Amino acid sequence: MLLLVSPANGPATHCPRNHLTTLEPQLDNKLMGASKVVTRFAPSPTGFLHIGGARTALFNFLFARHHGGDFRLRIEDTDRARSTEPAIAAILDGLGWLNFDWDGEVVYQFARAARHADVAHQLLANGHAYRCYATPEELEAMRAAQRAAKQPMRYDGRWRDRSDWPNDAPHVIRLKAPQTGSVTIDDLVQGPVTVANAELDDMVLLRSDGTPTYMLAVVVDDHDMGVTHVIRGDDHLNNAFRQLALIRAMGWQEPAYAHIPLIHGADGAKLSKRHGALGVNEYRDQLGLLPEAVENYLLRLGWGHGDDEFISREQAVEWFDLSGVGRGPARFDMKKLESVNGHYLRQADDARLTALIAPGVGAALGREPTARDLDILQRSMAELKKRANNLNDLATSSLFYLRSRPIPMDDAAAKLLASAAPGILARARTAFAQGDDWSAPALENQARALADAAAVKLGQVAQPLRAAVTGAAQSPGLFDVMAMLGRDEILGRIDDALQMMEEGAKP
RNA sequence: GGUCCCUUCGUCUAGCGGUCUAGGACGUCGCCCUUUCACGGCGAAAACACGGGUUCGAUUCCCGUAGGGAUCACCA
Repeated sequence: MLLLVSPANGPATHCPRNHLTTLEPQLDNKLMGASKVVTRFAPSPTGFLHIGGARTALFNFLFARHHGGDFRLRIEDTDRARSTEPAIAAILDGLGWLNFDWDGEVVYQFARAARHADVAHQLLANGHAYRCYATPEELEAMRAAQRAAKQPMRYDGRWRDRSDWPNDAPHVIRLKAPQTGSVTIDDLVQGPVTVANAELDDMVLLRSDGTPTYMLAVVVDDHDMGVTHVIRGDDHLNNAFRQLALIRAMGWQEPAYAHIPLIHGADGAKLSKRHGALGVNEYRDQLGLLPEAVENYLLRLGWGHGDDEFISREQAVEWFDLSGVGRGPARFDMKKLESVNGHYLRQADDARLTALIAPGVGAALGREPTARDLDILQRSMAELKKRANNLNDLATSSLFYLRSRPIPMDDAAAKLLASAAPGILARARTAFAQGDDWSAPALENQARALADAAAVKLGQVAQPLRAAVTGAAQSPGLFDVMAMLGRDEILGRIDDALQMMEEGAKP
């Protein structure tokens, strides 16, 4: 039995579900009689967790939960030059934000290099692998020749059957893969896919410096972790055939495969920075999206359950299956994501939203929001959240409540004031100042009475007032806002507007 | 280029031989609600890539074509 090691000085392993021990999964399965489903998400920390990776993680997570199995996390950090600590931290952070809780400890692939090399040597010993002394230059020349002859570029097996090994010369270890026949993978998403063995060459298992290649590491780790279902991007579909050859050479249990289509940009091309290939952290920090919205959108991208659009985590766990995953690449649509986010925003708890926008509001205000500010925000949230599709807009739209007088006035509001019926604002001010009931219905009645007296529509009174009170031409219900902010503040803001108009009228 | 995969409204999808004059959602447009903007409600335009088969009958099955994608490292 071997241990899955985490580097002692690695990043803090955020481990929400580590109540599960790291008992050898194979043993677990035997004890249970049947094979318990085990999936894994295996990002390489060479960049941040992007949206495609998040979806792969979601599918693995959902599939495992649906079957009551384990969802494991493995960091593929064997590329020492490109793997970074910040990237690892961002991946764990992103997964945590999305609430994709994994089981057991995080497996760091690099830490298992000795185990990988061991497998390569076992293969060497039992004749399923061989030493190849071809130099990189030699291989490059080989490919150049193949290219020139319009032949497929493949390793030609020149060391496959040799044993006249030069002493101490650098060499790699290659898998001695079958050369005839074919392999069929019954992919859970793509269906049966067959490739002739003649199309596959002998892949490198161990580099000349003794380090394992990705192909070796993945297969060994998946096996050791007891992974039963490999769910990953379909850019790995071709790899699956060579990995299967390795699995068979070792006589290991073959996992089921599910290769899910990649996500494309709005223009149908591969997702790039241009159109949404942001790290999931940026979806949170810059776009102001809610994790449940991102999850729901990702789930519906390439998968459907009848006409259902909004699917809760619980329903997703109950309904998710691989056969429902579409086989063509789906395009990323920011508009729809925003719309889904708007839906979840309206569902979200007011206190939660208040807490989420507080930092942004504070930054815009240039001061720490006070308890009173937060109280106003929370009580206004029900109205505010109907008008926003993301947290940024939500924060911005709430600012007018909290700004100190005189509040800034946008162009549309200024225009509203300039074109208001002469004296209407002053008359409204007088009426409000005289009233003794500062409730929304009472304020509205006063405004209506005023409009009737002036023989104008309510809008003629309400719009200039709205400009004075909110500094904008659109806002939540005017009288609710007035009631919320109180008599002194409102009369003060009207006075500010009156003064501004007076100054504007002077030459 | 070789190999492999994919193809329903602009986009995400429902459809798994007849229920399709093809349904839902986003987006777009119109109307309603209304103190503004939203929310909400109602409605409209909008798709089975093309060509052959199979079948009594194809959006659904098969084969081509076109288009798109993935992959061909001592990278993961």
